[in-house]
Amino acid sequence: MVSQFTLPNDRLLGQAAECLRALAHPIRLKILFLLESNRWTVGELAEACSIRSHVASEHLRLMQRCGMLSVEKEGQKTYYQICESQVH
Amino acid sequence: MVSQFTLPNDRLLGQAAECLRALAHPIRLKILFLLESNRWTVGELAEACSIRSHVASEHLRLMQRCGMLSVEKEGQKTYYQICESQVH
DNA sequence: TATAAATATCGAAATATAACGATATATAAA
DNA sequence: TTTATATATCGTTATATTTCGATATTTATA
Repeated sequence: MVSQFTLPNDRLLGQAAECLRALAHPIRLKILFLLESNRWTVGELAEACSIRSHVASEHLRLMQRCGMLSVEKEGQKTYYQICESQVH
Repeated sequence: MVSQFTLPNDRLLGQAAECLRALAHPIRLKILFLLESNRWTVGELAEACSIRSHVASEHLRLMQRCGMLSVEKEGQKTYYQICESQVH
């Protein structure tokens, strides 16, 4: 056997690249590590990463858009967590 | 035990993000798949990806810079291959 | 109801990445 | 030597991403 892989088609390559882009940022990577065991609020993540919460909010939206994170709203707080079905 | 991971420090997060960025492009991802079993020349990769060879050359340089690929020059040809020690 | 807190969204500015044509370099062949 | 081939590099332009301040929205509290 020469290769174990079938070359993915362009659509698949594009999708895979998009997921990788969602991870390819030091803050987003840190967020992913922080979320490893618990859900966190936007504000908690922002503080842990030393960024403004609206910036955290945008990173989180990006990660959510590609199915990596899921959200739970409780009162004023928004909790983000790793989307088990997609990621783990 | 609460978490299996120690949170990587900022330097490590930056390095990891750089590697991910090097992969987070459909062409570069395709190049990685093509290189899975053989080394290829710049021209061969360019043709397989339908891009100009100087564009391929830039993608390859990027992937090489973060230690993902290694190079062998033979005459006019430059062969790129996955850097086993780093990637596999 | 007015005010505060938490988060999200907006358009603009700053920065990074990608692709381009032109050109340079290095090797091989005529 | 001249010419062709393969690859790399350069400066510019185009495009995408990130951050920012301002503002909006939603929920809780005074």
